[in-house]
Amino acid sequence: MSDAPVTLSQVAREAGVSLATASRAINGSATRSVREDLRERVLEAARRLAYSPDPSAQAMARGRTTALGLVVHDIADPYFSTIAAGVARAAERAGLIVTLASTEHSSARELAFVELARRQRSRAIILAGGRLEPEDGGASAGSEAPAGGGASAGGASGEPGADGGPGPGETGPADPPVGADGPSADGARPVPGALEAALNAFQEAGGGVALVGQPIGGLPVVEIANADGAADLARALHGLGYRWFAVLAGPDGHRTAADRTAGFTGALAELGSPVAPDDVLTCPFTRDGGYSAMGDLIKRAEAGRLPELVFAVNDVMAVGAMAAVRDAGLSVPDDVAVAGFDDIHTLRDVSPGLTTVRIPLAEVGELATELALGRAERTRTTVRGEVVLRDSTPPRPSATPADQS
Amino acid sequence: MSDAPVTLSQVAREAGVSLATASRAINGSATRSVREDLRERVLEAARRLAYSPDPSAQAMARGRTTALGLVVHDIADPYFSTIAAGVARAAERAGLIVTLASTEHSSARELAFVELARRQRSRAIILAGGRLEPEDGGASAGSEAPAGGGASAGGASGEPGADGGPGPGETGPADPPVGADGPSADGARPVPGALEAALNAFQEAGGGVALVGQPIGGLPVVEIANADGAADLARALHGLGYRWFAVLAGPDGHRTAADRTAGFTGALAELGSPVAPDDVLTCPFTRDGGYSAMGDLIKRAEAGRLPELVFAVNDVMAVGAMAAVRDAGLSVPDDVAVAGFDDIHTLRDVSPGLTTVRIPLAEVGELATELALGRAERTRTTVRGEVVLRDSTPPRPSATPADQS
DNA sequence: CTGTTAGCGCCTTCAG
DNA sequence: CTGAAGGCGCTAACAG
Repeated sequence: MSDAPVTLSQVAREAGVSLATASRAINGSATRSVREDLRERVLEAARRLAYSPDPSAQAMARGRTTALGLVVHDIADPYFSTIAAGVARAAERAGLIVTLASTEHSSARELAFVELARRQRSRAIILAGGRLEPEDGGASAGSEAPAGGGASAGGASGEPGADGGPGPGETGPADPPVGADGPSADGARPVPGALEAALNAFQEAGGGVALVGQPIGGLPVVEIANADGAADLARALHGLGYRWFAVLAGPDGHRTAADRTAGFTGALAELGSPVAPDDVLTCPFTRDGGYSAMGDLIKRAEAGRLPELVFAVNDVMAVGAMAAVRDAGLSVPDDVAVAGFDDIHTLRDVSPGLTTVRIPLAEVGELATELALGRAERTRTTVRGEVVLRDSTPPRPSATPADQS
Repeated sequence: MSDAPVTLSQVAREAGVSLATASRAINGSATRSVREDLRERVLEAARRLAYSPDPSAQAMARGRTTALGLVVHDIADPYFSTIAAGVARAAERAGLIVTLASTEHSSARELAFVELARRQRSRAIILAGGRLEPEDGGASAGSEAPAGGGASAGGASGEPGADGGPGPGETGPADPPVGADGPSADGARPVPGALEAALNAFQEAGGGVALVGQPIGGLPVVEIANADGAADLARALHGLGYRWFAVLAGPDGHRTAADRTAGFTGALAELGSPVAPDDVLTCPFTRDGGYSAMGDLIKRAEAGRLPELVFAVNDVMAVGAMAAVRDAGLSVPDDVAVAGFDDIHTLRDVSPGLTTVRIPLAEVGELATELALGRAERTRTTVRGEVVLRDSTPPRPSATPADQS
């Protein structure tokens, strides 16, 4: 029962052929075929011995792994875990092993993982996560202007070394080597552009790359139509009769947040219901961020009135905002309507149902995988969301009948 | 900029030492030291060249990878993604790369991944997920009775070859070999006990194993005190004055579900408020399962009355149940109180707040990692939950004052 | 303490 | 079309 790993040469011997032939029979070598009966014999022997190739050995011989790197900001976040599910599915289909990295929002870790992937010669890498502006100027518009500012360099430099000491256990002593827990973790100061450089290097080394969210340089990307989705949402809401909006806009420099905010306010401006600058609140991209920003809004409103509708740039924030409303003894949607973005599946049943923009996150993950593997036609795809109206934004009684699709 | 991977020998040359010395200096070999100045020189050279070891090569040479396999039922499920976050954190601390497998509930895939991990010589593997009874009899009680059944042969045999054609891109042609997308995917009929056997084989081959949830055989496990947690919950609820309970009990044969159900009903029986068999409803372990079971309950109750409180064996089901209540035009908690289990973070803000049993899922993931790495004292840990009372289960007016802690 | 020498398992030119 | 011979980058006995 405790069988030592079966090697290819064993299979070869068992089949009565040479190692080379066995190899060719099993992986269908590029430089053509093996006689049918031999191939049969080999396959049969492989099956009998329950042979399965050693990925490491293959990787060494071929100079390329069978691994697909997936790096996300936080795998516990439903946004990312849904994307991960899509990636996992597509990767399995492609016969790849996915290696997961959850950076916990540290751009230093993110960089380290990209470099690790290169070193490890991963087949491809997928980077999902809200790039911060300072990373690089290369938006879709003018690719100049590094867009200075943006003091928040992120958690950065995260725990240099981190050592990870041997620990009490009886695991082998030789554990984390010098630079183990993050290759060149030392040189990992979040230099602007470092990530792009690392990604380019990875690509030049023959790896596939796909970004999810916003582009970096000219790298392949599955873009999410954040601005368009938010604009659609704004129009729908306007159509329901809302006229006074506030936006919980996420942190400065967060591109996804900024795009959603811009799309929303832009569309409203066009409709003649511009959002006042004061009604655009900066806050963390999290549940707590939504909660506290909404709290501020309510506090501020104690003198006057509350906006009719608050748009939080993601569902998790929106749910936090709804909690703040409740905690203040007010009601959604009676005192204030709330809308979000993403349509996180786990939040489908919050009450009242949250109006939002549905992004097919799992598909996004699958798409990104195809892209990274070079199996897609284009090198750039945009996924457009779909407005989903629910009870958190009922039609306003005073609504002028308008389009509502 | 497009630097080909730096090898150890380059570092050695740069530092003016032999390959072996460089290796020793960098990984701190078991058979002790290197002179301080030489080590310095090597490290310095490594840094200058931005060297970082090739995991595949190391794996080959050492006969052991630096990979930690994590297999979950569905990474999109918040329960698993939270555990995954803990695993990711602990793994990084230990300098390990985590390879993720989302089985989408196919036990054939689960088995295939365990075998892959063995073949790949992963350092350790963590299996999270509700084992189904039929897997094996080896609970804590009698370890006999293979408990046959288990017809679902799963997707199995998945697309032999899968070819994955060269594709348009410039990715290498040689792609998934014959048995690539799942080692011995052929022999993967969900034979009862096969998983345990595979796990044992993996362990005997020197890999670390940790289960999350329920034990299999005598393998290391982080158990979750499902029965105790549910019993605590039952007592707390009873203390609040509830007397008539129903349970959305999950599917037959699902151990986690069964344990929670048993703990809950057992405690109530002791308290003199036994749950009637009719009030224990079998249903899928999902949101929709909770929704439809609650729907049944409501339908059935149209003649008579509804139970005072419905306990769904996990939060996601509970949320589905709440949705069903709302959709029936009823209210939680006015018409019926609802409680869940897990305390999924993303659901913290549902309204009314859901009473539940908090399981520190991320910690569970970290613990499992320690365990799998042999860094824990014991080989078996139990994580106990904590009852969290929220608005979905307010005290009953007619309550007899009782303990409530 | 350091350097030399074999491989780990597999793929891939080279001959045959 | 098949077999024999190198080598991928690194570690782990062996000498020196």
